Amino acid sequence: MKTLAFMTGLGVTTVSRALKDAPEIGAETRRRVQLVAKQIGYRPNRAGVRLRTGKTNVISLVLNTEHELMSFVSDIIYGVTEVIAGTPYHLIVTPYSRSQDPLDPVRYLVETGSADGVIISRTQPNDPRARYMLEHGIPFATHGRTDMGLVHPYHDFDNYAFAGEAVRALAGKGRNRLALVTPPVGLTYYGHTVNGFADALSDTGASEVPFNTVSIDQSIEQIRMRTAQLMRRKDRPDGFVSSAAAATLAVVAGIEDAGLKLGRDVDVVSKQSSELLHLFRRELLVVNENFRVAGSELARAVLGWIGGADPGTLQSLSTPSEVLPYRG
Amino acid sequence: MKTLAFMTGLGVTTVSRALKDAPEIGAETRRRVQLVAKQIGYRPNRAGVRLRTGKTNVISLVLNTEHELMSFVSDIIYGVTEVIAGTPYHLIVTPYSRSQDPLDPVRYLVETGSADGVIISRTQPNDPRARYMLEHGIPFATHGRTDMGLVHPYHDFDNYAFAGEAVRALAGKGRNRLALVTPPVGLTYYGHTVNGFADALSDTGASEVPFNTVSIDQSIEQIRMRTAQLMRRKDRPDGFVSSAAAATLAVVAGIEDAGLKLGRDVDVVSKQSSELLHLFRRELLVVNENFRVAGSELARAVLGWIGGADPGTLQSLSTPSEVLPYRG
DNA sequence: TTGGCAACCTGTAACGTTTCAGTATATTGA
DNA sequence: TCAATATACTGAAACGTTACAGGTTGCCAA
Repeated sequence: MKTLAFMTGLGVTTVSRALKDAPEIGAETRRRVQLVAKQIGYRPNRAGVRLRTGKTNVISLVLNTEHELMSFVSDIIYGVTEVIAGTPYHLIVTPYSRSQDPLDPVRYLVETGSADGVIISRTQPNDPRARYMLEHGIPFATHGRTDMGLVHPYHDFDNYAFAGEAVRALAGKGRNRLALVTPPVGLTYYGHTVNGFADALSDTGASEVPFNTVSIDQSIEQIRMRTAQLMRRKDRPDGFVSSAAAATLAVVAGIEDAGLKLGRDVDVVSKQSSELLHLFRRELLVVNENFRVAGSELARAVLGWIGGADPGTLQSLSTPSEVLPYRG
Repeated sequence: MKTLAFMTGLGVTTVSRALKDAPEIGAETRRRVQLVAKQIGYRPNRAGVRLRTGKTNVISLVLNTEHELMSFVSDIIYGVTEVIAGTPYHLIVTPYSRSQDPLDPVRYLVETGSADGVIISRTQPNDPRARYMLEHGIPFATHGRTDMGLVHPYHDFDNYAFAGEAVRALAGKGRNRLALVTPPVGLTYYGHTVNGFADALSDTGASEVPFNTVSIDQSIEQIRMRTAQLMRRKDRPDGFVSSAAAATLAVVAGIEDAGLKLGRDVDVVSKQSSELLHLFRRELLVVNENFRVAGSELARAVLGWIGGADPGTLQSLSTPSEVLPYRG
């Protein structure tokens, strides 16, 4: 910037103001400075700005490096980068592991002022991280809703609707003894899913086959084994609703371990985030959840809050696609 | 730090030096300063350090947000974060898309001095990005090797060995008309894979069924269709070697579209980065590639170079597992 | 006694930016 | 004509850190 000041014959203050379109700079001067800046490829020094203003131009995505389903994470990252490309923002990935308090990374970010905005996932109904960030006034968005009576930006997939549609699709195929492979217990969307499932059961008159011990963050082997066990009982379900593609692979394996056939003895409706399940078994019924869109929405929400928008207007819910059968 | 200076009754300079174990500081003073620093939870201000020293404490992972296979990316990220946890480094993700010159993001990072080290993937034999970074003296590591006669840190999976082992495994099952689903043309490991495949064909006396138009970065539908076409010809292959799990799903679908059966009419050896293929079809033969390890190795390499190690010593090659059949 | 030297500590400046509190010049109103 | 005011610009200070170039003190040898 000193170079710019020298080249234009102005003071650094004037240059600084001219570059950010301050009102008290003459129109011609402004244009001249901006032209020269473009010419020599001036880029504001991030450290200088950050030191002076406290603005980091950084968004942090806080991830659990053990639980998070893999494909899901890269999609979110891509979605976020799509939105922040063309802004001065950088994306930093802040990890935490099972052994740590999930609040740790958030506290670190806030205490060191390392980010202007934060995105968290694995959101809980009563989420200490959201509460903490609200208290400390740092803009954030959650992937998934909370339920604390506090308002903040979020993006969520409508898992209540998903579970409901899934049950109705199964009922439509004459299935009426249904089991649910739930999201991780404790996360908000566990509740949404379970409620959607239960309400649709009432509507359709189908009944639930308890399968409570199984959730999608268990290991493939676990899920497979428990499914096989369940399917060998005489009161076995004739339909499954699965909240994640990886779990669905395990469920199907378990079904087949028990000597049963998908589409004949049992139907399975599953969420998926990439179009792979139909390659796996054509008989599967799928609902698509687009995590790239989620990433974009979350980024937009945080940037919006940073930009001064009302947090209450930065909430979005993504509606599930229909339940889709295979189409060759 | 000013606070620390006040509390200890020392000058800021002394505090600064005491904290970084400079030799001209008395042992007791050093301990005293460090104790107080711990007590009040002092954290160096990144902007201050960066402005003064130019050190960003940032590693940038440069990603193609269109090509990169999804699951692969999150594994690498997790691997990287594992290594930089416990260092002062932050990981930033720098994206670029198909439309851009892959050199763009690298040039940006270097010109703005936004990172102390860079990790790139989709490495080419003659890679302008590696050349550029060498010229500009910024530490980096490549996922995959180059072939320019220039020495730099890398981590690579031994795809020559993979393709060779795959061919030998197929030959061992009596398969002798083999097709290869190649890596993306132009990347270094394309050549490694093709050579490993060709050399092992010679060794075993098997022959190649040309399938050159198909590589793993094509769409699922494309691969599936071309595979089905190929399998309907009378000179069809009886074995496939596939460089990626997603492509393998498509290949198997194509095989079945043509009315053939895996394990009877044809065998397929595939790389995979998570243990899912055997849930898909038990008849598949798999070789595991661990991208989390790749991420860790890459991070270690960059940090090593930043730390002054000889780039030539920061190269690693990961040996493929055996070719594994399904074991219930 | 004194000069030299080691051990330990310190003030100031600088990194690049923005903000505060101006200054100089031109313009306006009476 | 003169004061008041608007317009266009500017220097200095500050953000937190480190490096440079010292400054004191105490000890030892001559």
